[in-house]
Amino acid sequence: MKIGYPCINRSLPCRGNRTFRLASYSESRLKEAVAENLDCLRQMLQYNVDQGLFFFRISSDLVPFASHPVCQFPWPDHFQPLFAELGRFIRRHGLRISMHPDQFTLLNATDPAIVRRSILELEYHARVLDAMELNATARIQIHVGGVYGDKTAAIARFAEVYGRLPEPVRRRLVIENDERLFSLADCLRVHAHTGVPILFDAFHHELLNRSESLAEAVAAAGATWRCGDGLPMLDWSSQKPGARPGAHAESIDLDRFSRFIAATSGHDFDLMLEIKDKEQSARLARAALEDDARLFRPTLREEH
DNA sequence: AGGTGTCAAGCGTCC
DNA sequence: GGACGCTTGACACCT
Repeated sequence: MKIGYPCINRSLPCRGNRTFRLASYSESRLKEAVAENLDCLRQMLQYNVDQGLFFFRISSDLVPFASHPVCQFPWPDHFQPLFAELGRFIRRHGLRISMHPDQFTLLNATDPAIVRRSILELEYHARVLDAMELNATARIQIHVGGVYGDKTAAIARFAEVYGRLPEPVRRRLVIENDERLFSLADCLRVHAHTGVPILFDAFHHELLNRSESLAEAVAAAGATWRCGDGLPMLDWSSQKPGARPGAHAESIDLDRFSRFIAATSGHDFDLMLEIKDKEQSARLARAALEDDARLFRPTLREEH
């Protein structure tokens, strides 16, 4: 199991998601932002290796406006040496990488223009991972999309679009259960039509489910991943106390985390912690896992 | 320099 | 029919 956090590291002085307003787009502005973002990405990856955090989600802001018509700059060529270097670093240290386009990416939209833009956005994400020369274990996760009043039709539209996705996108795409519209059970229907692997979000599942136990759910989602896809990916978070249901906690609740680990024992996966303080909670989780390992396998204690 | 309104994209919910 | 949350930061303009 590799542990990770998404996109931003608050312990480092750099920022890996620098962007700017569309109105102030220029080629030099873009080059400047991407160079800075790639440099910071390198620092974050180094930090992660140093801290034993081997799973990381790369920010979609890495290349601002990459899929927008305003961007005609051949950024994959221009930055190829830097992408290749990052890729070598990732492979050398066995890091697992994901990306997560935001809520505007809707493959099952009823408006063809939205679908077209969504595919362009996914192609951008695939191009980043391809430029790093990462294999198909590096994944792009999205939600199934909107329901538009008819979930069966919405799933059929998703499957139809999935079938005609460019290969560089399809080989990396995974779907994630959300907390309002498409439950794990719904994602399994999508999987039955398409074969797309399911990234299980344990927190969303708490808010929208069919009473499957955690172990059942993890097993069902895990079974949708094939050889070559890498270990199943999981997202985990916990509820911010007193806040709107679904709000992510500020920092990790280690009791809850230990119960989650215990409930899913026997299943292996790479775990993304979606908690606001990012790398701090990821480090605590990693330490807790090591404590658990010592507890359950006392021989390890003598080695340390 | 500091304060603040606003930012590419869309869904569903609530009023 | 319009504001809001999603995720929450930070750009960019104003004073």
